[in-house]
Amino acid sequence: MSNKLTIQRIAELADVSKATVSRVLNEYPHVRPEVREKVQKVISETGYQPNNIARLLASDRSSIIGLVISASAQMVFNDPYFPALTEAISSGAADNNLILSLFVSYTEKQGRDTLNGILAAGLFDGLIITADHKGDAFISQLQEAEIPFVFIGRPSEAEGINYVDADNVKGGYLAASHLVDLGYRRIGTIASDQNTAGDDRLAGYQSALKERGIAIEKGLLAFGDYTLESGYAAMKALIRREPEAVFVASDTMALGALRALREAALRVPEDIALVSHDDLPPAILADPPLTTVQQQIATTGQMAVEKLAQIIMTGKTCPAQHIITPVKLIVRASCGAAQLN
Amino acid sequence: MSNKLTIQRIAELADVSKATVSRVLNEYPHVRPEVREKVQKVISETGYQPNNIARLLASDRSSIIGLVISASAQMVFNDPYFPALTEAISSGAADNNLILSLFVSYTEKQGRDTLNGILAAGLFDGLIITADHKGDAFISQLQEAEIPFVFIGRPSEAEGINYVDADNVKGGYLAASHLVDLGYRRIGTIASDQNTAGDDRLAGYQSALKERGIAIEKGLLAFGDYTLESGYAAMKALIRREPEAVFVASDTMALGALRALREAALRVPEDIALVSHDDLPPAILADPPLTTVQQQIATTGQMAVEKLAQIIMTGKTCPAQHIITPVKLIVRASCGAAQLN
DNA sequence: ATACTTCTTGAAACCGGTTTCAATAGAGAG
DNA sequence: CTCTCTATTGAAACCGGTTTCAAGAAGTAT
Repeated sequence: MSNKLTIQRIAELADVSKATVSRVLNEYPHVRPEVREKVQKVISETGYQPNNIARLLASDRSSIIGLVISASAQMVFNDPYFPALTEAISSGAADNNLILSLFVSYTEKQGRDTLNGILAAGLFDGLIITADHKGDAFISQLQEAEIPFVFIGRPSEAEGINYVDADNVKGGYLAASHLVDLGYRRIGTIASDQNTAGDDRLAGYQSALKERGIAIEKGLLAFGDYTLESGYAAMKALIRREPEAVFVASDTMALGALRALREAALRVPEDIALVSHDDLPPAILADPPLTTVQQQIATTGQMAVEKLAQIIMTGKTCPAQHIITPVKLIVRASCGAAQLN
Repeated sequence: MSNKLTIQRIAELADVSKATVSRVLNEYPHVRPEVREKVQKVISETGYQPNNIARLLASDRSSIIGLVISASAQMVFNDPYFPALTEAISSGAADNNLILSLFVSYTEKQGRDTLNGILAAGLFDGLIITADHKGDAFISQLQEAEIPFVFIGRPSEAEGINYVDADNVKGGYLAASHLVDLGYRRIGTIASDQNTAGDDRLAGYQSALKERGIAIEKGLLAFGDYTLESGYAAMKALIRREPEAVFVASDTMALGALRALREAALRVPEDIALVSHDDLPPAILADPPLTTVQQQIATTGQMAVEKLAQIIMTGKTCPAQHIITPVKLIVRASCGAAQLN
């Protein structure tokens, strides 16, 4: 109890120098096997754990990464997306022996301030950035600080930036194609221009319709901001144009849309078919269960951590990489596929 | 760019010693006002930020706290409780100039391992612990490590332990009393014995019934584990005993209960009234919107951080404190109050 | 046997702060 | 005017590691 375990103490016990103990700890070569063993024996007998702080000060490496979430309180609270992502990153960090610190900010300005603080602290080996907006405001700051970072969700200026993102274009494409295949022609969408995910899903939807020779009607396009309320409002607006089917760019907005349809006494899928995006837990619990495009949030989080770990290890010499995680259509009741069989 | 800003550099620029700069930085007394000002001027002109790591090594303080969440994947993913709490703690940490690190583990054993790693790292000034189980397994470990810690949710062995918890007994009491007041007599409950919150809510429910002279029927008591599925199963079992009303110990289980009732073609509140607990976002979105006991998760999180910050600052000399946050009944449609007016 | 490498190892410098301790200066007391 | 006491300050030790550098040992080629 009295004698704190330091590298010095271990060195004395093993009858070698601090330097040698350090070499053993860090698995450096040029230590005779028998010496290495002797030191390791002392270490395991004493249960010695090197002091991370001292190690960090000397080596300029903390093994701590930061996760910066910049999104409206609405999103952080009410949408399972960020919780699921956070959880995935947390587990990815643990797998990579990294400590994860969490920063949540509700506005872009607040996010920049947070980032300033983080960068000034100089504590972090790298950062994972995710936002419900396009996130570009952060990039110059990050680049100046020369800190390794990975975005989750493509920022709109993605040149030379590492990011991990779902294949959103394909997501929109799959959803719209599915509706076309089911025979619907007046296919609307509730999109979002808040972030590139929304842009991409919309683009995918449009390309699917074009490919099938279906004209794109301006009136069948409405926008939301990923909140349930915005989905509700957007669907209310769309109802007047009498679409046969709607692709909603997120499950949460789809829940809002369902509410609007219920109020209008329209049945899903009999009167209007719905396909949404994300496949978060509420999708399967909705009434009717939502046909939706599944994105692999857990994979996305894991890959972001791994990419970041890699950049940290190798130094940022490697060229920026864009990692796209696959999506897949999950057919449930809301699209009417069951009826048509 | 070339000359890194260190305390040494600032000392040179201000023509004082490192020690004096350090005193200014830490707001120690015994620095002449004009010297203090001179140093501060240099600091603000250069934008100098002290290196946290070095500071930590020297002062044995990191300003980093850890949040340890030990709960089933089910809970972490599907229940908004932990996300809301995490978010509150994150913001509380920011307010107190603390950096928050996040650790999620899914089983009690995993939680202990995580804790071991955390304690070995010696990086953290304090910990906040929360679990969907009783959490006692962690306590001896924490006490041995002599690290400041605060529980969120009372552990069952709470002697001498700092914790913050909602007034769960009162929550159960309010819910049951409300149902009694509305004229119901066969009042069931879906409780949980997974953690003390469940125990307390059940106790509150029972005391309310006793107080009103209503016999407690064993058959009207079912248990769940806070998941939607368990609420569904529990309600299926209860239906056979034909309760007039049910107090469900969490919103998420209430959603499952609603599903069971819908399948059984029982209307809420006409055939069975429901009151739940927590007032998380899904409560108001449910159909019908849930009458529920609101607990102040944000306050709970904030207070936990503040208490922890206080322990860290003062040293753990102060006696353990039990902080109970208030709860309040939110009346919506599921209890049938509207009908009876 | 000698000179030249290569492998091991320890001493000491270093990372960038905080804190102790002693020295100095200035204020107040006698 | 001298003596004490206190406020202010800087020098140096320290926190616990990593890393550089030089030296000694061992191995190899000539």
